[in-house]
Amino acid sequence: MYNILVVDDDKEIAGAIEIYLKNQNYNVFKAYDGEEALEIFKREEIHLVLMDIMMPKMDGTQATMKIRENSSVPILFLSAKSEDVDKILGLNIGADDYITKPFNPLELLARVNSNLRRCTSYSNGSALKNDVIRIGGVELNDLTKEVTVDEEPIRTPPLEYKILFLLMKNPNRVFSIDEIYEKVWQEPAYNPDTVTVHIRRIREKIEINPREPKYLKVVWGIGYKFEG
Amino acid sequence: MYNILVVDDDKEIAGAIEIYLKNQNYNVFKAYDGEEALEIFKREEIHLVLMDIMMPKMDGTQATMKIRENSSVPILFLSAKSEDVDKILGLNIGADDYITKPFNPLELLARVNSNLRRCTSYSNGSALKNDVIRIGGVELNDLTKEVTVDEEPIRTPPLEYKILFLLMKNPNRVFSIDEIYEKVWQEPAYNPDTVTVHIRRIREKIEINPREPKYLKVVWGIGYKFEG
DNA sequence: ATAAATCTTACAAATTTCTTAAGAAACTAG
DNA sequence: CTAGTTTCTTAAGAAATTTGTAAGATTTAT
Repeated sequence: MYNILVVDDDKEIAGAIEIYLKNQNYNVFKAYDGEEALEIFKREEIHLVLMDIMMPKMDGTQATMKIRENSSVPILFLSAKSEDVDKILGLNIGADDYITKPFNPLELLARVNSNLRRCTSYSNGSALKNDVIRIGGVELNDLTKEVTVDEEPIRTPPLEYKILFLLMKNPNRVFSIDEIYEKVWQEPAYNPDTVTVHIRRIREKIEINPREPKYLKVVWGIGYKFEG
Repeated sequence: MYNILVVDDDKEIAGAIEIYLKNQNYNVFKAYDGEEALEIFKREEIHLVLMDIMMPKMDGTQATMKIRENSSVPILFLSAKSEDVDKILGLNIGADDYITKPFNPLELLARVNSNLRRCTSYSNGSALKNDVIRIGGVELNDLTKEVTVDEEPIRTPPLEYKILFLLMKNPNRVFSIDEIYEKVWQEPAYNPDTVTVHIRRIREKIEINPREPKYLKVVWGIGYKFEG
């Protein structure tokens, strides 16, 4: 979940942008001038800034320079003036992109996505949050296929991994044995014992006491669930 | 001095862009379709790509995807179609920016500058930081294609290098054998043994004990990853 | 108490990866 | 162009890991 800071003195526009972004599951913070923007920026962990140029108190270019003093967060400019001079000015003070008003919501979203992606997916090293599921002490990373229990890595063969992934991705939802078989083996359920044994093996690895599971619980007569 | 690859089947436009860029002291390579672009991209050290969407043979989106398989070079799209669908498509396949034709030369230059600056602002003169990957004692320099282990240079033939590059550029991410084959050989996976043997050879060079790899680890039933 | 469901264990089978080596192909230098 | 070197592919047996099965033990619901 990304946090986006929208800076615009026109509350109507800011509100509209907020709606578009929230629809796409972004978290939105709003500021109505540059000073307010800086305050929020200090306080919150902002992943991207949408910045209007014309504003009272401190305008967009000033605010951008301030932010740039100690952050390389992507900053996208918004402006009613569509002159190219502005564009170049904007891009040279450390802005990452530029959108002219009136803008098309789809284009706005596309540029936001693009700039966010650039700063995350190509930055090698840490996995994106989307690929990591953590429930209690159990953490599953779908990029590295690594599972840790209380920060200790455990070995998870393909089938065990797939079962764990299925259950952890839908915490608390109960899956019948047949359902697990079909989803993991990708063929009609055949031998329920197989699933049972795998469940046992997973428990051996993630539970302190496999006989009294804390995470991977049975729901009698129905199936299994990962409790979280 | 930056190398910019201009891909456009309209020679007039490509020529015009070339003039603008050369005026700004950029080095320009021109390609007239996607395939040609890929060839040049492989051969030369390209710092930024200006890519037309509509082209014969291989279009811009296809070429972009190919390039994205093993490079995060900035790619800016050019297009005569100003429909938003195109924009989003472009930005979601790994493009960094989008310019609609007819474009204003100044805007083009501004966007080129902006995208270059973002990716190279830490350049120290010789090798750009982006081109050097270091994980543990293993350092890979993509400019010189040199690899050192604990500061000792090792020999890395083309395929070994490409595999190592792929894995080191995405540390911890697991790649299946087929995936490695497709990305490195650029053709559908054929003989998995080939990959296996190359992995063995790389291990022989970078690992103290190839039988208990510290870096290049297997994830049973899934694939290989470079741990870092 | 009884039947049904789940758990546990151990071992055999299947799969995946490792290692080695030999010949083919590609490249380099003379 | 040729000889020599390096790199790549293929193959096959060995080693390691994972998966399936089955049988008996235990737990739960009625």
